[in-house]
Amino acid sequence: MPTCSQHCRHDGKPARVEELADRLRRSARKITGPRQCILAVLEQHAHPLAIREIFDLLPGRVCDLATVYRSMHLLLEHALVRKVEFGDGSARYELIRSGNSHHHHLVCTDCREIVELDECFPKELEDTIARRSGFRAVTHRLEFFGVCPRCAARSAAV
Amino acid sequence: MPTCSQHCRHDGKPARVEELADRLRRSARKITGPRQCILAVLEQHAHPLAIREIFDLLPGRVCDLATVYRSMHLLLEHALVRKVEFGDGSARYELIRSGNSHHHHLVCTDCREIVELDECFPKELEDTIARRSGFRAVTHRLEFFGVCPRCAARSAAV
DNA sequence: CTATTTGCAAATGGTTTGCAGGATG
DNA sequence: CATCCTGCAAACCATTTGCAAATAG
Repeated sequence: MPTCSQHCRHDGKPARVEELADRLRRSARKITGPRQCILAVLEQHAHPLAIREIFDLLPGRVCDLATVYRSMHLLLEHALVRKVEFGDGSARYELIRSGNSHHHHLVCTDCREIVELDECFPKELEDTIARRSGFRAVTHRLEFFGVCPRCAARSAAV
Repeated sequence: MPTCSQHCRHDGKPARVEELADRLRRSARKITGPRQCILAVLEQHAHPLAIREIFDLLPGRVCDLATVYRSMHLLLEHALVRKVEFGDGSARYELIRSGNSHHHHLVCTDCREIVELDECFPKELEDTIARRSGFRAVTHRLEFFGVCPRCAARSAAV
């Protein structure tokens, strides 16, 4: 079974791999090659990636597609990744980096380019919604869509 | 082929059916029984419905499931319905009623109850996002999730 | 050693589609 | 009667799962 170090060149410390190792050890789960590789791929990409993209970015034939799916569930359970959906049929996952709190995305409906945003739905408004509705533990899912400058220029030129 | 009036009891005027008829006539498409029935089902329900739910709510054996899918595409193209996704694997559709502008939903993660909300993402903030990113035609997809009072009470009682 | 993981292939569930027959304008 | 629509069954695609073999601790 190929291991991460066998395939991946880590520029710096694979910080999240240590984090994962810690959490896994505590729950009697194992630190395997595929899991480390997947985490490494996520570390190298700032934007959310689809399972298929992660799989294609894995070096060599590290593991099966099913293993990527299973690993993402594991990472999700252990709160190491966040899942986002842009309504195009496949879920995307991004690493939760330290200090990388809750944020949203702006997606180009044409070329699918993704821009990270700082702006968020106002906390006070969310509190108001919770109060009025009586719902507990209210969270939100918010994504923006539009046409990026490049695609706008291209379609204007036609 | 069963028609709408054969099966559906309309309380008032099927306002949207007229709207649909107009738009269809203009594009040389046909006003069929299944389409009228589907629209009638949507009129009778305030909340977004999944394709399967719409199908099950249709009176008798009006049409095939595939026809419901095809009809929803048609209604979507003609801007008579809005599509929303709550991340549970199936898209939902709701009728765009006159004066029923853009709005969002609060979904109970436990029982899936849906509450319509008036609160929306501040227009100014969206404008700021568009300006800073240079994106055109910026829109957003926003949904809230939480635990409804009933489910909260039930889980507290356990 | 033993429980957890993995590959493989098959199953699943929502959605789409090809095609021949049926209905609408 | 030409065109659009529908039923049916098969295809699709993302995702999940059963099971026996492989592996981490």
